[in-house]
Amino acid sequence: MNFQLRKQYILQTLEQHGSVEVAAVAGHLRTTPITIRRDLALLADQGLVVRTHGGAVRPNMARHPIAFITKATAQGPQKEYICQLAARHIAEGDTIFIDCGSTTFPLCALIRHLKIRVVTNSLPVLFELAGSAVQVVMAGGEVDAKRRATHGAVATEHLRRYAVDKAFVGVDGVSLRRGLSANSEKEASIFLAVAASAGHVYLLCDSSKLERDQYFQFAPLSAVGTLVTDKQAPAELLAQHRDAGLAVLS
Amino acid sequence: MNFQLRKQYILQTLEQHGSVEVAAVAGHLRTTPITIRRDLALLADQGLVVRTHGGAVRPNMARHPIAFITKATAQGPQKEYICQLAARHIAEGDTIFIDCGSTTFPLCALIRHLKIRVVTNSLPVLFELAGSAVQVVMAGGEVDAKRRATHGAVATEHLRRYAVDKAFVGVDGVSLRRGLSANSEKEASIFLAVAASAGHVYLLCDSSKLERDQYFQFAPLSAVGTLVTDKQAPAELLAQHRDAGLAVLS
DNA sequence: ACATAAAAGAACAAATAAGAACAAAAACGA
DNA sequence: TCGTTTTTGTTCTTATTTGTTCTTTTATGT
Repeated sequence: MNFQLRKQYILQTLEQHGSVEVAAVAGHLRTTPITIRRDLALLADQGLVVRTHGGAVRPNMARHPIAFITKATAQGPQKEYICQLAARHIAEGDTIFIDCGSTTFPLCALIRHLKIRVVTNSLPVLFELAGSAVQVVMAGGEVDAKRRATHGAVATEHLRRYAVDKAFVGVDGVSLRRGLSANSEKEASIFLAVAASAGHVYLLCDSSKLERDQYFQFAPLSAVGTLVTDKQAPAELLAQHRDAGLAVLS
Repeated sequence: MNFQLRKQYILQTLEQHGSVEVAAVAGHLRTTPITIRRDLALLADQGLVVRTHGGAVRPNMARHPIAFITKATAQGPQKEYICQLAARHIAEGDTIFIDCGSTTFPLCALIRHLKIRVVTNSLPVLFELAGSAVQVVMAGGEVDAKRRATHGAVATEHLRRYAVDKAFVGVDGVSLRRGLSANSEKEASIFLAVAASAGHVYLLCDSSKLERDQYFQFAPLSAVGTLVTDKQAPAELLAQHRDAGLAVLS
């Protein structure tokens, strides 16, 4: 019976009943009160529980993770797959950029344990990676609550100053002829700031976005180093991307 | 019995039970604990398991969201009171700075509905106010997971560029003779950056911190415009602060 | 407000596990 | 087959966790 398992039990009980008692937990887990108290102290340090005399209660403040979970999209599994491909290109010691958006977000789970530095403007990424092995650098600037990211002049200027080894970005649309496009100028300016000084740009893009233009076109295809997409992407199209000079993973 | 087979067994057991123990696996596979520990170390490197003492657990079991709530401290009610006093000085249209720390955090709940701009380096403040009526500006920079805030050269430089109307800051210690002090240079440099261009500095400080010096002294009392504290503060001491030129709320 | 019982905390001791360094065994290629 | 490389085991040291004892703090009833 180690700490992780006790923690599981405590948090689970807390979730169900709203409170736990030291003596009850100690009895149930066949250990002593001091051990449980130490556990609760640790969990309280992380804000996961609030100590009371004789036990602990659930933090009444709304748990914010709920607000920041990725919306389950139709392309959920594809995005996970794409991120798995991309994650293989991340090595210990790297400094990488992770874009905001649902396509790049699953990367977080795959790199939590790596000793790398992650630069991001995404609030969910920040939240997911804060407290992990990863050193997070947040781009400062105005917070766009809808996109859950920082944007604006300060953010782009801030990002321009970081020369990341690898940038993992998403877009709203890509096409061979018109390059990268987005629904918002904000996204575009973030991309341009990052891409300018990134060693290599990985475009994470599920197949539904291929050959689909959005209204704001902001960069040629050549700004991208590697296109990472899923198995549904037509082989012929991928070959054309390779001809255009991109590396392609799928 | 090679590594691949042990790995299969370990991951399978992990999938079924959520956790494994070194001794149990070693016994079952007729090998020694050190071998299993080496296996687990390898698997942990790949993020497939999370080590515990005596075994390992599934990664998703160990992963816990960092709850961005303030830990309930002994001075909880005092801090709420202090923030209520401070909130009366915030008017629609203001641009204010909110410091990281448990003293200033309760301010968020009191200003959610106001049309103001909040500049902050605090992650809890960011998450509390994201999506509210408030326009949030986050200071960019390295994320300090322990303090749940951004810090560092970039953050201070970023903050220096905002001229906020009012800055609401906390400190670890204040005294008449030695001024403001902190436990960390990080906190200090944030204060100095903000205070330099703030219209008015409100120091939120519960009475337990009055006349208590911390090791790093970083600013004179005159850097503060208004001291906001609680009812427990000795009247005589507050009078002395007034003599020193500060406005005092309690 | 005071007394009392329960719980928390500090300090120390014991048990258990992890890690380092080196030796032995097995696998592999020439 | 021999030498080399990789894997596994042994021994010893170090670190972590847990439990015990005692003191201090906190909650609750009178």
